[in-house]
Amino acid sequence: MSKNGDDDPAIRGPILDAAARAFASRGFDKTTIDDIAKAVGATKGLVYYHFRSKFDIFLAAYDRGMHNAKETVEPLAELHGTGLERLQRMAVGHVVNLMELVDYHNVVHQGVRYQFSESMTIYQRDALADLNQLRSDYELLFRRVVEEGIRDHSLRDIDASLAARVLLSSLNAADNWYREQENQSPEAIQSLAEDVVDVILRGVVSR
Amino acid sequence: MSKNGDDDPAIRGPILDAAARAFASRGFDKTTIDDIAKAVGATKGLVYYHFRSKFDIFLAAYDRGMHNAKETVEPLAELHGTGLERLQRMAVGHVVNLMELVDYHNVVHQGVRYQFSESMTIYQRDALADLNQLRSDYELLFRRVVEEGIRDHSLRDIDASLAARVLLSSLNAADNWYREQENQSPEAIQSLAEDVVDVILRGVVSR
DNA sequence: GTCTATATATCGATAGAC
DNA sequence: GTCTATCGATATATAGAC
Repeated sequence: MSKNGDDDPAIRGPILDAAARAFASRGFDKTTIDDIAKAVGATKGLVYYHFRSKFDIFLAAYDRGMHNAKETVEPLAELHGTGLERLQRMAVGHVVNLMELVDYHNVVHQGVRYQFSESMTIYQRDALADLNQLRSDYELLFRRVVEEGIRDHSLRDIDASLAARVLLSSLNAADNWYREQENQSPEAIQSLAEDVVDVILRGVVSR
Repeated sequence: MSKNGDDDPAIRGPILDAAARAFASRGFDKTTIDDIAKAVGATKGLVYYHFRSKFDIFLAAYDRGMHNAKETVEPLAELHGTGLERLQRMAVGHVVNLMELVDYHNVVHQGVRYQFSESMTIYQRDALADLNQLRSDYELLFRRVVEEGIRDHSLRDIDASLAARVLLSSLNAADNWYREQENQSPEAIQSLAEDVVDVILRGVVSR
């Protein structure tokens, strides 16, 4: 995927950040390599020295967003407690992670919908397939915990597959309305995430 | 917006359907005019005779999706019953409408995120602004009913603005996982929509 | 009305200077 | 390593034949 596997992350990092931000706000297709280069105060040449192609940059951002979410949430699925308690921790972790890395999560979102095409190299096809698989496993994680919650009666007896699908897509919808605020403290993010998860898990109906 | 305001909808209709379908599956940027033309068994010439530009087709699809949703849901907001009862009817109506016109709703979704640019004509800018305004009003409709539901205690005492935002974006997320099935009966759609709304309004937590 | 050229612009990617 | 210059492919939009 990368042109220089042993390359300096000190330069690849900023390029990736700029690219993720541009992809998130303008979309992959409307983002030009010149946009990305300009955002890091350089020209095309720099970008193409560190990445093979525009799509490779996209894949690198998808990869970073996906692994970050996985590493945050996976441990939370294994902890103690009822299905509800674990689901709640996972959901909050997911939303916090999403808000901290909105741009990267937005790229993940685009990546899932990205269609395979003839113009992709074998390595790009494989990388995209691997990332989509990672993403599938991630969704499965939530469904398994939903099923356990139904079994231990901490969750209602509803269709687990439908519930998991609605749940995760509802959480992800946050990347459509959440916009990074300046000086947003980790505490503020945590608090907002908890409120969102509360609305989604408990619903809006009074009891 | 249209090249021929008094034009035959018998030909504009199929072009618009094909375009919405293509926009929804490949995205606006990756869709070419040739794709659209091919989908209706014709060539570019036909498309450009009936629409001024690719973006005008997009706006026409956005317009149709938006007005359709508005006409379906607006009356439901005015009916009798508690806030919850009305919100429920609105939500089901919205999701049914979304499932019946997934492609057009997907275009609406893209339209909201579409950025104004220099290359747009004045008419295009105005049309996009108007549609975005319509979309804002539509969201406001849901928030108003949520507020009424909180006042009459049919809904929990939560932050109305956050709840409305989470609610509507959760409903809309359906267009990411819902794929049209062949021979999907209106009854099946209605039933699926009710299940989705139930999960979102009542949550997954057992009581 | 619909089609077949074709003009024009944009952008991803590469080559080569420094 | 980073920049400038440029090639080549793609796709919007138009002009003109039928």
